Amino acid sequence: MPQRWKEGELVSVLVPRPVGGLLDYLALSGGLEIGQLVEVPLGSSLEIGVVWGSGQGGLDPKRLKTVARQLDAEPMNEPMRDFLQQAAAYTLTPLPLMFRLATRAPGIRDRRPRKSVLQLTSHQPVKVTPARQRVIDLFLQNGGLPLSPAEIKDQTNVSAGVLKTLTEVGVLERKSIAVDQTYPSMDAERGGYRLSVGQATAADELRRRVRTREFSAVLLKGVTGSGKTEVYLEAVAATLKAGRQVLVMLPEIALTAEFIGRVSERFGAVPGEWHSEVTAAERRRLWRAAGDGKIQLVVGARSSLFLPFKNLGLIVVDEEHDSSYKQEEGVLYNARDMAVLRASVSKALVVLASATPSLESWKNAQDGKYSRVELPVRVGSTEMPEIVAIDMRAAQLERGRWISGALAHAVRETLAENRQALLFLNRRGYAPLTVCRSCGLQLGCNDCDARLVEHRFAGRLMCHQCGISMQVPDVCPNCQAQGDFSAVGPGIERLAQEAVELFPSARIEMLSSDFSGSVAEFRTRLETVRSGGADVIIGTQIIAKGHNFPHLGVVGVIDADLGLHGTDLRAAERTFQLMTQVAGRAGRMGHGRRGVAFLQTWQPDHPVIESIVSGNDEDFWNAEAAERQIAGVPPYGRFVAVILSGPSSDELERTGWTMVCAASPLTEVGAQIFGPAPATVARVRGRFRYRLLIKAERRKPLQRALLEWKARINIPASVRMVIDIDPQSFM
DNA sequence: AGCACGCCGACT
DNA sequence: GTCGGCGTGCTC
Repeated sequence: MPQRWKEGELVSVLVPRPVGGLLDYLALSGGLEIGQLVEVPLGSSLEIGVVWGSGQGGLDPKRLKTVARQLDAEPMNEPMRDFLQQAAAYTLTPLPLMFRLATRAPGIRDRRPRKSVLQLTSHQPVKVTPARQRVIDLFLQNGGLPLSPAEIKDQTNVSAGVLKTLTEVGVLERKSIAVDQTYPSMDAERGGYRLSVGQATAADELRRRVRTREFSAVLLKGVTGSGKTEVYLEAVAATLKAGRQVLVMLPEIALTAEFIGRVSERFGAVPGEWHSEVTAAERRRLWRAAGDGKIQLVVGARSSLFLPFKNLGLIVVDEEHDSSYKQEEGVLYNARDMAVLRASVSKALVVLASATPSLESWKNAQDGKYSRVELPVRVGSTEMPEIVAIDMRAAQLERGRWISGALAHAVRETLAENRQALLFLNRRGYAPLTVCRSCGLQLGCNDCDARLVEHRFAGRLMCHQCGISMQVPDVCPNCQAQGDFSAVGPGIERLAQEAVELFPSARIEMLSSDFSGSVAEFRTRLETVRSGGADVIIGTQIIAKGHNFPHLGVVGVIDADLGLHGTDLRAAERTFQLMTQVAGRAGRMGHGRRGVAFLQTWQPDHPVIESIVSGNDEDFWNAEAAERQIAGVPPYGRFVAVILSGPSSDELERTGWTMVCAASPLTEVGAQIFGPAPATVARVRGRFRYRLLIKAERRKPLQRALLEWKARINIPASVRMVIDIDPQSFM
């Protein structure tokens, strides 16, 4: 295929609109090259586009339009084009929507901002006056670098006339330079951390792979505190030395601050940061710099995968098991899988790091698709915490109490030794359920199929599905009883209340995603808590995600069974991961004694609880893998969910059945179809949801069949359909 | 996805 | 008589 087109030749342009997609245009004067970002007339407006190849032809020549202009941006390179194409094919997303993700940065249609500056030439002036001399001296002092007219006038107190003359006689020349500040350069040669023998071996393995400049994937498995970060920072250093770019992905924005601090310390410069909280100006600058190859290291959320890196050599997916890597709205993709894809098209190394890998990655490592690099022990003198199950059947707690005597005792002991205690409960708010004592009504959201959660500190009821909140009603909406509501079950607010009673002299802090302040305020608060500004920390899963609490002696998991009784296929895996991560937060007690993690459970002999307590995680993965293999479910089979949503539940069900009837392409490749059935959360924001589940043994034939099926069905205008390849939840 | 065109209710 | 509601249909 040609890579360049002359004026008047037909090119096909990809635009970020779901209908249309590739459209033919005439090349403009000056020609076009493949990957060139352009602006094209589309309908009544101008739209961004990328030159994708030769025009297909076949359209009435009278209707052809000419490309409006080239954008002032680096052309999209081949790896990036391949990535978008393959990601679109994998997720069954129309390519234009994928392209849209890649152009979601502010100001990319604008010119790179520039400013006019003056620079000294080698010519000597005709006549040196004092004012002229001052100007020349300033340039010499400045090492001959360009200066803006305003700066010169400011520093030398000369008039604009002097500068004008100097420019006319050729002593100075006018230049235009980019306004955007360049990113500080990372010093890859700077001394790294002192690594343990195990870490050094792991780092060597990663460095070796970086140097091959070939694609490879590594599962970096290391227990909490084993120094995974130090190890992969060595791979980062090697990549920087090789002159290639690095992307480090983190699952949670709140983790970036701490990580950026570590990077700055290691490489002497602040890396680029990419996530929803970054300002528009900064995103614009970073997007450009990624494409120009002028930024070496980016730390970002999942959307950073769509940055136009010029020469990507390494992607790190930290906490790779984290469910927030799955994008659940709009284009549905798993950033962990897409990172592997992006690395493969870029001939780069991808490192998936976790203490508790996803079963998918664990299996890929077992199958030899990924290499496995392990860090089995903690660095320094800290051992892994002891993990103890507390049998709640024996604890005999009174109603409305959630902290067992054994746990309370351990917390007191920890406090006495000036260490911190962490109580973990994965439930925001005061109580998950509010019922009317007179008629038994459970307060629920009007627009969603969800219960209202009381947030007592805020004095409101909240729907955790749509976020709507309301005043606690005075009377029951069903039986009109006066204020006879009862809170059922614990949330962290209620737990905090109990903790205040049990540990009256302790400073108690709550950390959850309900925190009302800004991200920056949350960081400050977290930092205060981390450095010892609280004795008892009460938190939801936000604290399980990679935050380090150096003063932590004891961890108490209030309800270790919470995730177990779900019907979800990943319930066991999630519980195992979360419990192991939370337990791993425990550092050590006073006098160098091991830290302890307590799991309060009603089923201490449940295999998941047993494998967490025994600390033998391979047992868990082997058992879980065997079970899923027998059931033929992921990662040993493929699931695809089809979600239909719309205002009429009847119409959704009808549409669902029509789709089932047209499913012969799927059954021909051996896939099974379940449903249609109302989704677990059957109503969100007033819209009903139905789902179909497709189960197949292998992915490749299924993908083709899905496309054929999709082309065959007609969806009513009021029904929205999304296809979720590898859904996280299956109900 | 946008954006225009188009065909029916409450206002100057 | 018009302003504007959002239904459907097209975009090289």
